[in-house]
Amino acid sequence: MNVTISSTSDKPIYQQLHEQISAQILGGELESGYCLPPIRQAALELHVSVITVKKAWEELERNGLIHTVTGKGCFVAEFSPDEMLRIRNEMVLKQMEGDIQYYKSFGLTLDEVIALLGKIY
Amino acid sequence: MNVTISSTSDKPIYQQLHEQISAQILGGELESGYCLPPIRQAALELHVSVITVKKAWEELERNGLIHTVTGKGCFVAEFSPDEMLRIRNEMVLKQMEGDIQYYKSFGLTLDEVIALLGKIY
Amino acid sequence: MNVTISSTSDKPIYQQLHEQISAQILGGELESGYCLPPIRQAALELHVSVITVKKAWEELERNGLIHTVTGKGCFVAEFSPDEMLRIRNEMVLKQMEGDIQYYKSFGLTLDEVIALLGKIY
Amino acid sequence: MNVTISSTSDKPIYQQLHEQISAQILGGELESGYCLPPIRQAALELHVSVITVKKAWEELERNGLIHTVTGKGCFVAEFSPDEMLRIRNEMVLKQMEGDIQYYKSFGLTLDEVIALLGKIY
DNA sequence: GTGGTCTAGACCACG
DNA sequence: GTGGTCTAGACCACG
Repeated sequence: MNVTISSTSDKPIYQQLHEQISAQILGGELESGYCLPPIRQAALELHVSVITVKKAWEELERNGLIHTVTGKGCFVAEFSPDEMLRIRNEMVLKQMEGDIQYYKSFGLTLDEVIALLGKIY
Repeated sequence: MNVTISSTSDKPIYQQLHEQISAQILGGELESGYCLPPIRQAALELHVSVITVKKAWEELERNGLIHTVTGKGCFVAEFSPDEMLRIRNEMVLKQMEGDIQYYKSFGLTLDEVIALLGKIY
Repeated sequence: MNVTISSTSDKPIYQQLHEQISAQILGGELESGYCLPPIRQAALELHVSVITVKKAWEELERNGLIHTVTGKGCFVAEFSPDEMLRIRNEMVLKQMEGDIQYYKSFGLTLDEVIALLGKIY
Repeated sequence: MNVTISSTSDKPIYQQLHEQISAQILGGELESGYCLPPIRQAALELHVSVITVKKAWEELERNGLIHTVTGKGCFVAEFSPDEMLRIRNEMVLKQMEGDIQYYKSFGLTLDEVIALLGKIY
């Protein structure tokens, strides 16, 4: 578990957790079959409530990224590299739609956005 | 006042208001010196609370986009086209930093981001 | 709110709540735009925790049956009779798949199932 | 022992075991007098806990499908084809009552249920 | 006043 | 020991 919780962020903790674990799974850092730490242990380590961890894990399961076995633990799901890429792009595109809406409201063209991105990526 | 409030959006109303007016000022739709409607009138028109409008106007003032003259009203600030562009890019870059952090957490390269943007912009 | 919670049932409370409200919406008992009682009030009435109600409402929202407006309340979503029928059948079919699996494991044919259903429906 | 355990299913393992053996007995696959494997051997074969197998066997005994002879083993009970059919229908009807309650809560008529069943059986 | 989030602690089923 | 559910109570943002 290599996760950082920011209490100053305006994002809820469970969402921070979900995003970071998602990224680690879809980025290949966590392999298929890997067993996440027990939710109670994760809660202790991260100094958050069990329920908060549970909420993050539930969202991971809804997205098909992990697979919970009661009494055993939570395991990273099995998928092919292609599937992984597809799911990753799906998640990123969903976020990107909102980002684009913001840029467009300021009248930015695609070229202007790309130019700005290039400066700070 | 040409503003659309979405109650289904997860963005708070005051932020929707702020973003749209910001975009209109920085996009040249609202000219320097233009007098925004009184908050009570705006609240009535948009069917939102006076507090909500006030919050949005305050944020506009903090960003230097309007200036309030007590007893007179709220006026769009004066700035040169260059200044306008600078402020716009400043606001967009601030948002973009967060967006990029998200993309990077998934291991996306700049080229991948540009490719995805091109698909849906 | 016309809901019955069974504490003897093996179904979790939040699921009982979700199923009953779903059925009421998709059965036309609760009209589009209807405002559900505040979650805290519902919790009091039903003698359950606020979080339990919240969990049920969240699932309703995920399924597109209600629409939450922070600070206002939770409203039954708008959909045409056709849409309502489609969503209803979708939910029922999902449940039915599991039921059928059970019947088939006992070697029952469709005709036998229909015969048994006819006796006790 | 021809049994498949799914760890992804939300059904507890002992119930999966119970259902599958029940179905095999009532479907005639396992004949009267057949001796089920010792629980320790079954547990090994299926990679599940001894407790889990015991729980399933107990449930089978409660339903009169097997009888345990201490020191000898667990044997499939003797019953006539008629009895077998009666027990099977009893078990199926018990399950079906719950299913019907669900369908009815959505306002489905018997004809609608039959129509949906026909589509996916 | 409304929903959103979080906590600490509890009891349960499964294995 | 693992996850699943639930509670009572708290503080916050939005309006």
